[in-house]
Amino acid sequence: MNWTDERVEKLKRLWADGLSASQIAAQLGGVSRNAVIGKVHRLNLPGRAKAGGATQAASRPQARNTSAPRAPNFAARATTASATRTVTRPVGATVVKEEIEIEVTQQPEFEAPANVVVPMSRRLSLTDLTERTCKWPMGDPLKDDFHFCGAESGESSPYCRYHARLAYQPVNERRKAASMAAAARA
DNA sequence: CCCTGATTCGC
DNA sequence: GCGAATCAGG
Repeated sequence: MNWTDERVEKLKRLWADGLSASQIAAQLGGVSRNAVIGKVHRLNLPGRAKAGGATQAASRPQARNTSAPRAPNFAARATTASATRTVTRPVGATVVKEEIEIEVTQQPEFEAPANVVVPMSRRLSLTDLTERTCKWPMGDPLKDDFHFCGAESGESSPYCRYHARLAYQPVNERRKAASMAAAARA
């Protein structure tokens, strides 16, 4: 795949946003994370932390807004909706009846997660889930457009590769990335 | 094992 | 220029 101006621009934006190389690769499509990293270097984009001082302190991917049109007067309170549903599904020869409680915390509306990469979703409804589908909930559980990611999850995780990362990691994994580069070189 | 970015080097 | 392979670290 060619590095068109468009794709390069997207790369620059996503990299500046603090997405990892693999996330960017997934978003661009058709390239590996190595390709992304290679391109980043070739473009001389600022590494995650390099040049001179090895210690990187200020890595705040959150500081996106410049002229942030922060919502005027929202109650600074997140609403929490929970729904409990009972679902039955076959597991081997038996039928498992389980109660699934879903809690969704809704920020007042803004909070567009530009960092989240979701390669695909099959928009499965609750009853369509199987042992191997990603159970990452999407949308409002109380609305009828609620669905699950449904991507291939494998058998060891309830989520697909990407949602597993979201579920098990604090979103911000990039801490000390380049400390070894300067040090290890001999 | 999963992941991260960095570097090398044949193409 | 490109990116797979490899490296170094978490």
